[in-house]
Amino acid sequence: MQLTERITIKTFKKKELIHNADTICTKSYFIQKGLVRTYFLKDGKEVSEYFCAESEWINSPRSFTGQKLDIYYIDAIEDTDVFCLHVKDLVYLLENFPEMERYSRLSMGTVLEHLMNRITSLRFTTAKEKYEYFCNVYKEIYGRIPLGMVASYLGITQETLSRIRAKK
Amino acid sequence: MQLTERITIKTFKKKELIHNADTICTKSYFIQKGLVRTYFLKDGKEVSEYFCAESEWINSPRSFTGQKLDIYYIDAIEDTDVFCLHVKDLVYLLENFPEMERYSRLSMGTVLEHLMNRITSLRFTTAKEKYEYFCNVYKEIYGRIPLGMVASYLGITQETLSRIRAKK
DNA sequence: CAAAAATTTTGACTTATATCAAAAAAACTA
DNA sequence: TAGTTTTTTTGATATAAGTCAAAATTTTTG
Repeated sequence: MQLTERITIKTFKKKELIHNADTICTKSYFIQKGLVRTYFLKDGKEVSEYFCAESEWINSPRSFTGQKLDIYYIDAIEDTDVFCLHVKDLVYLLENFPEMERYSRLSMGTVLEHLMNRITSLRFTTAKEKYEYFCNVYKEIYGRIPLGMVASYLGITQETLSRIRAKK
Repeated sequence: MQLTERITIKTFKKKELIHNADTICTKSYFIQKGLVRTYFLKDGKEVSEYFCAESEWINSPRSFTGQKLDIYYIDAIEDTDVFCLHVKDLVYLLENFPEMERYSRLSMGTVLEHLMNRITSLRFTTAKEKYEYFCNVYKEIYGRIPLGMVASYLGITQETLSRIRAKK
């Protein structure tokens, strides 16, 4: 199997949906250029869950892994070019290349560590510290993300975030 | 290799340390009877990170996986009996039984899901809702955990938690 | 079982952040 | 580039939760 043959290229315009929560996520996207986020709806409002930029993989984790529906949408914050890998092809890789299984397990470890840090940040920090933590983790891209999206990611209001930023 | 030969049994008294943060975590513990928690120190105070009861595995995740130091201690909340699996023996299993690699990857998926839910809970809920979420997730054991530990797990103060509980 | 230690509750007060509303600024678009 | 839409900032007020202190209760231990 030629991996490159299985990979397709797509482009999305700013604000365009890459994945819709009313479908099962069958593809994982490698961002070649641009910026995307996952979000879900809470009380009719969009809550940002995660941001990804160049050279990162993104999908709707539980939907992609379990091939079931989940709440997350993925959209483009900027015009974005991606490579798409279909879940079937990933499964093929996992089944035929043992080192893929290991790679997959290890990269989950990285994600796990990221989530643990985020939990600590959410539990014990003020809004200001949350913002600083965010700038640190997403330092390459935080200037490219609209304020309201950052606020909902951090679980604080847009107004509070605006005030924090004003004091710098 | 006989797995049972590699497993040792240990017992810990209430409040006894199972794992000390100043050592590398070389064992994973399967709780046969009892209740344990991981915690770390913040400003000299213990902050509970995680609770585990009967039939669950516990270790200091980053320390065990990466064989490096990490901040977490593990202690017994009640008198506890455990089975110990040494990291060497786990590595042996992972290397010799491909299905172990898969099992490991899949159970990480479960942990990941748990962490995602916890993040959502931390971001958007009041102290009361956090407590209710906790009672739900830990319904088997929440009565056995001292209030102060629950509060630090939730990232709220003991006084607030006490007041919430009073209103029931 | 009594004394000591640890844990939980209650009270008074403070503070960080949310909420609601409107103005200002920036980004699109016809 | 003027007008419209979206995003960000600012202001006034409300509220959930924190802090500090002490009392009450529960658990442990000699």
